[in-house]
Amino acid sequence: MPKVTARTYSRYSLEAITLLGKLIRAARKERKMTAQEVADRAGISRGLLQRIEKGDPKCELGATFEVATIVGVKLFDAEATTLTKHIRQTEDKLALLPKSVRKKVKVADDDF
Amino acid sequence: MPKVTARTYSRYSLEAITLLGKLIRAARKERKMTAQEVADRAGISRGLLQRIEKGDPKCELGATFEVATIVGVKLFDAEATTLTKHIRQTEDKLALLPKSVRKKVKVADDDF
DNA sequence: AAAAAATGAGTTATAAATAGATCATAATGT
DNA sequence: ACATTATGATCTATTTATAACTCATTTTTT
Repeated sequence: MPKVTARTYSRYSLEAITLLGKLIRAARKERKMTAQEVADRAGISRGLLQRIEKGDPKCELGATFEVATIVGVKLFDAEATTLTKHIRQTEDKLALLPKSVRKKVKVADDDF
Repeated sequence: MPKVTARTYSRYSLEAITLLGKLIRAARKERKMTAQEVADRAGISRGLLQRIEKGDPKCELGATFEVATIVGVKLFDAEATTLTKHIRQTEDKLALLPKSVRKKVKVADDDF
């Protein structure tokens, strides 16, 4: 017996994935693109595209985002350049926490 | 020779994935959760969480969304119930196209 | 109405991701 | 300063997704 671990997903996650798949499919149809066309442009098989549109959680994150991009579904409704800014901002935000988020600050250590 | 196909990703896709990873990491830090904690709750290995936060495109879509949900990063900033509505709406929208989206409409078909 | 194209579904071989170790280093707590 | 815990990185066995078929059905085109 192979040992089936079976992964579980929260309702929200599954719904989000399902919605993403449906949005992709709707966008593809609107642009009158065939499944094969999109699959080719994304560099994936038609079968995988089917699973992505169906909302299968076990797909590559990259393949899914790539397809979404191709048919015009923006995950963060922003240009790539804008995304870069967001990334930087997030990095900065992240840089503030690391050095111990001090549960109980006593005095002003050495900041500023 | 194994035959390396190597998948390619658009700049936007990669940036979106990177941003998502950083948002997840920032959210996890803010909530003072350890990588192991989040990994356990998501039912994945710590190593996979590392890759997700790093923005590796070759991760399971489901695992990534699950982690995002756990640390509080909403992909569609909406409740699960709201998502269901969106899904229905998208389905309806999709139901309109299927039957041939008529490339060259001659007369007013049946829209409003 | 017939022909052509697209889709949905299922199968299999193969490539790849994942879990689960281990270890070094860094961060945190006491 | 020391002990503890978290993290980053790398390795291997195994599970798993993926590409590439095939075929039935549906949709579209002519």
